Amino acid sequence: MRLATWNVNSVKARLPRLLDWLATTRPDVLCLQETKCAATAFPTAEVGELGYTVAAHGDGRWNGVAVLSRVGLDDVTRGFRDEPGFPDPEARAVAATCAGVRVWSVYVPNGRTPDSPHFLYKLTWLAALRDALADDLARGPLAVCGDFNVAPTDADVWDPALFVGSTHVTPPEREALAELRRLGLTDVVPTPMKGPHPYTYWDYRAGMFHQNKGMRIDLVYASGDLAALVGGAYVDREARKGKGPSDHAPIVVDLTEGGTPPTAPAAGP
DNA sequence: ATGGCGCATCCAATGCGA
Repeated sequence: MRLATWNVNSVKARLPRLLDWLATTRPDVLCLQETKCAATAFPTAEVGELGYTVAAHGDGRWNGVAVLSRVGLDDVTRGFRDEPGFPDPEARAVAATCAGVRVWSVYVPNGRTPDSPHFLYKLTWLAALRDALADDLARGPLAVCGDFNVAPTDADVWDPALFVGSTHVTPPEREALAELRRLGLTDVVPTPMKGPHPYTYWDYRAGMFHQNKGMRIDLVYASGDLAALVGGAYVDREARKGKGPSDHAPIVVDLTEGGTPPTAPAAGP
């Protein structure tokens, strides 16, 4: 199975690039974040022509997540039990079972600044997500994919000194990720296609991408049984190039079938 | 080459992103 995740920063604005990418990369399952459209406005027919069915969760202007699959899409859930809101729950999580794998697409709240109420919302949301995942993990192989808005380590930001006092790098945020890993989830770290750091996000401004000043904030957390099947994973930074990209690049994870360990790990397209 | 914010919205000034 080829599993991927991508914060597209508006699925409508990104539709031509999304369709090209789907046709080229052919993931079996794709998690999307920041679709920025209502579920009813999702371009279901367009991706359907490429063989994908859609589970979309959207509330309009902001947020919005989806799971696209061409290997089945069962038991779709939007949001989760006791999901916090700001103040009302937002469209930040959708899950579906695809070919026996429980797949979550999540868009973790940004947090804005550490002294903002939105920061507490972020931590509360992550804690509630952990509880919801604990229930799902008992049922079989699971992958949580998405924009976590947390850089797990200092190596995951281009200049740690500049991030002191900012969100995405604070101990409480990193502890919230550690709590997810303590459930038995493994951080599937992708191979960068260039440079030593598997960054997944580069700000649009000031030439950050071409200077490779990025952050690794999009993550794939896989249950142990699933993580053992990972044959390769990479950041598709090609998708960040050119005219009209998202500010995030997709992560692509290849899983071997049938429970046999990978023999020749390979990264890249 | 990888190129210097972009997206959505009561349409234009603002909220949001990290």
